Amino acid sequence: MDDKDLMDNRQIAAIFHTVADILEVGGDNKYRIRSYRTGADAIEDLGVELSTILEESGVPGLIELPGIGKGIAEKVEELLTTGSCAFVEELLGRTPPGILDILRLSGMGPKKTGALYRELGIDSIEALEAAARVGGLQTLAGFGEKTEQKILKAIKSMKSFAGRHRISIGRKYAARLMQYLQALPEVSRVEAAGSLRRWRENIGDIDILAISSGPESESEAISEAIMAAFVTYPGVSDVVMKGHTRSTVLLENGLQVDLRVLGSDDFGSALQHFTGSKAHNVAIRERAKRLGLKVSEYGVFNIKSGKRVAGAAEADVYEALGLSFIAPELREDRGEIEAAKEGRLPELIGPGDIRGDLHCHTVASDGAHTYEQMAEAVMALGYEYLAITDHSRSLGIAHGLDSERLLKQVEEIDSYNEKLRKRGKSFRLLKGSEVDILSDGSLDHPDELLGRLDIVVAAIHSGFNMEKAGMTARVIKAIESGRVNIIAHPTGRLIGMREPFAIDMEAVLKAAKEHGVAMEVNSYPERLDLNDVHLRLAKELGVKVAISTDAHATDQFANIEYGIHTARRGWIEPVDVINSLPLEGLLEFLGR
DNA sequence: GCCGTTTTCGGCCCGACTGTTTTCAGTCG
Repeated sequence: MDDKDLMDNRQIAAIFHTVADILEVGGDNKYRIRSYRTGADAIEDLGVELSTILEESGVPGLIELPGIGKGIAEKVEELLTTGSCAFVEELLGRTPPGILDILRLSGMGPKKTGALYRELGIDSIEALEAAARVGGLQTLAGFGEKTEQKILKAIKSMKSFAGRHRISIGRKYAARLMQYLQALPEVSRVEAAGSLRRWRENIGDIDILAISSGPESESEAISEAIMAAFVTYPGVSDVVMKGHTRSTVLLENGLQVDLRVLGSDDFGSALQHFTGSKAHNVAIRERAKRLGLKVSEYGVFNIKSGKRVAGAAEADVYEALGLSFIAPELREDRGEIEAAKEGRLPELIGPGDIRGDLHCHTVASDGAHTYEQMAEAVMALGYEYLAITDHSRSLGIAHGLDSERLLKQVEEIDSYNEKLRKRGKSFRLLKGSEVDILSDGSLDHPDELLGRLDIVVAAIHSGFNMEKAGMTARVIKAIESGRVNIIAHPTGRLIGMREPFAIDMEAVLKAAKEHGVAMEVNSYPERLDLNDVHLRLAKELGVKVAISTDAHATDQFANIEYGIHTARRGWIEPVDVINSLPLEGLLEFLGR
């Protein structure tokens, strides 16, 4: 069977999400719906293609996956072998697609969406808007004037703002708002929670937790004061809802912000609850229930006695459930609870473990600063080394270096290092290149020149539209060249702007393992490439990774935090990361 | 539809807020 004709995991997951949506509007069993959603999420989080698993281990192999049982496994098999699935086709056949658009409107759930369709025949956003404009929805039970206005507002909001935001945008807006809240006398502490704290690559909204100060007896008045300040924050364009402990606003750029206010006694359980993910919390609470406990944002309680057994500190919540502390980046229900139970959680990589950066650019190609300036910037960060890796000749748009210019740079860096040495500095600038992998898999610099460098980073910057098998072979050829140390931004994606190119990541990772080549985590917030799922697979296969910034200016070295937290989401430990090695160890890995 | 240190059958997280409701259903996170 030809690989390129098979559905990939993302397509299959999307189908099961749609199945869940349709069943929900149809009023199906909510646990059956949940199973489809859980299964779809599990498939999205899978590093290995379902087609590979099916080929190697058949349907029983699929059933072994968490969240996948007999029902979903058989549908996956049908989708992969025939390209469609009778059950799915039947559901799609009796559901106008516009209904699913209505379901996605803020404030619209399956019940209301279903009622609109069954009672009024409304099956598209356009029909809904037209009916709401003339008061045509109020004939339905449960639909009043306010509901109608809310629907019109949701449609307007959907039209102007689409989807999720990159995490860097979220962090910027969150920082300002948190500063504003922290300055309030009623607030003793502010924390970012939700997907921001878990460092997801994009976020749906900003979740902020504020701990109120002052006596318990006045907590309600204090909360109200905080909420009043929150909804009048200068950047707020709309108040979605406002209560004592929870309020939601929209900022002018469409970003939604949820604020929760609690007392300091509840801090740990509140932070745990609002950090999520939802799937993690559901799994945590199911475990608690089996242990005779109940977990909410107000603490961990013994169900029988009603006594509170934990809640002030986040670690206590996990401890009460017999679990070691789970880092926020791991809380996605991807096996972290099981690992915490068995004491085999990873010792995650952290900012203090990074000793150098292995990918950056200077004015020689498309950077903004000289190699001296770049070196000084990372010395200020306490790094021990930095690799200068300007582009190669073929990347004309970035003023890529030909052999002659690279050779000249090599000599300059040699003398720069010599100067440092004489000044008694142990810092070392590494001579490198970000060499293009050309369409045929060959490298854009001659072999002997690459051999003179300390480090070779190879990347694809052209021909993104190759089919999967060709692209995979192209990258593997570079890995097998014996000249390459790191594959940079291995899927080429730009989050929200350019899809990753088609590539068999498992095959690439296996080749990287075999040839001692590391895979990059590119720290640009728009890239984060490899992503968390691929990194987890890399770790399982024993592939080393390099967490690099690809900095084009001195201030971009700070982006390393995005790479580090993405690596943490991929369960990466210091031992997996080549730029956590001291210089000697790194040079040994590089074969120099 | 999935799952198992209470279970292969009988469960499946927990609470806040809103609107249209006289006591709660629907939605959200």
